[in-house]
Amino acid sequence: MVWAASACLPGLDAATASTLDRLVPMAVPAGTALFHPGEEVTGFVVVLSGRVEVFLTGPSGRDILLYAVEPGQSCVQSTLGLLGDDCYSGEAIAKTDCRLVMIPRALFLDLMGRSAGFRGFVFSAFAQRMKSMTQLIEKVAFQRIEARLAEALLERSQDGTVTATHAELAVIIGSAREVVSRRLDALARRGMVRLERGSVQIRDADALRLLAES
Amino acid sequence: MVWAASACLPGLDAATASTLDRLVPMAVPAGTALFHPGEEVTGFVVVLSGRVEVFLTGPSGRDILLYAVEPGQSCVQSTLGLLGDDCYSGEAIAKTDCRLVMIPRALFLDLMGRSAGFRGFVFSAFAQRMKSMTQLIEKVAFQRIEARLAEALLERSQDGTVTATHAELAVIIGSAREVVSRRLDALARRGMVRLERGSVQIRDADALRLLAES
DNA sequence: GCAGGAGTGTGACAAGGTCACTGACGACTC
DNA sequence: GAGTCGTCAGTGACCTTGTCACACTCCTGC
Repeated sequence: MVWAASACLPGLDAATASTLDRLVPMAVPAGTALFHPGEEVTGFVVVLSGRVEVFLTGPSGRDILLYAVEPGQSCVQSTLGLLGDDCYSGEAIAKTDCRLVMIPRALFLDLMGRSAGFRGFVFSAFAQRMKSMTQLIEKVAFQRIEARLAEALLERSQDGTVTATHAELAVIIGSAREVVSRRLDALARRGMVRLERGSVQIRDADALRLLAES
Repeated sequence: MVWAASACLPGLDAATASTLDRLVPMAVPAGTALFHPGEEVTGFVVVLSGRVEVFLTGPSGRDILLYAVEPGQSCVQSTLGLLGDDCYSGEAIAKTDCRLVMIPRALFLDLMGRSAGFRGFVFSAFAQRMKSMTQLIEKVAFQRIEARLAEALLERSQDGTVTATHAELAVIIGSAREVVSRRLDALARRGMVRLERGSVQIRDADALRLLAES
């Protein structure tokens, strides 16, 4: 499937849209690391299709999922380098095959000056990330593991099944694999889920929802 | 002391600067709560003097310091409401007497379209916050309390003294008062600090620096 | 002097993170 | 088919951190 860049950014004026459509999207296979910590970034990146996940890695090697970038969203962190003097501190990995456009720095600044629609897009991208990061801080600082796990399971389930290893779930909620194993075991004992190698079947979504909120 | 708004925002063109200087700053006494969770925000707020601290409160009543806003910086969170449809999720409190300007929504959007300098200011404000929030996530998720405490002490010390109660330090590092008391006690036993009611004397800054990095 | 509040100390316990190790499953080679 | 290797999951021991309950010590204002 081929996306025009502008198709992902509704509300753009025609001139801006056609400028963006002249950019050549990149195809990126699943598993590719897009940025590494400390790397310099040279443009504003928009995801056209696929899913990019951005992780933070602790000194102990433990990871936590900072946020996911879906079609029409920007990998905002990559933009920080364009604006401040900061460098990238997360690691971005293509979770699925992706198509991206990179808007070079000069064009980005130019569009920011010329197009109110483009500004709106960039701003709401910032606002969205800011909000989700604030929520992440809230979760990590205050929520119990059980609640975060239940939430992650509900969020990632498709037809009642979550396809992920315990280690992957641990990264998503920012915990350790062993802890996830034990919690899942406890949930299974209470009949809320059924465990299989590499996946989790959800048996009682309502109970999980209750847990996620507490 | 009276600040012109534009004096805090270097690099502005003359027209923008004079527009901003026409805004009337607000004086806010120490201790005032500027925003509450869920409140709607109507403008872009810039701190001219003083210090505003933004907290997140957990369901258990525990607080954590999200970030501090110092002169020339913006309370970016307050802007999210202007851009997305989100409402405010933190609580902002004037730590000292403050002077603020609030740039109304319409003027803000107008300036964003007209002034590259203003855009630069807004963007670097975003970038700065984004970076500091990323670092906060890293700390909360991965760092030991001891390291966070050491860092907080070094950061807040003036002439080798930190004027803060254990409860205040706990909020700064996002932990519980009792934990801070015990850690401080351990540091005191090792000769790195000396404890007094309401303050901490730093005795061995180098050792603390070592702890903060580990 | 003493009542009350703020700041601090402490013990007991629960939750979560770390380490070391085991077993179970699947794919691949020989 | 047996052996090998890597990924995934389970488990016990132990440490750190968070929570709860309560006692103690200053300081301040009557």
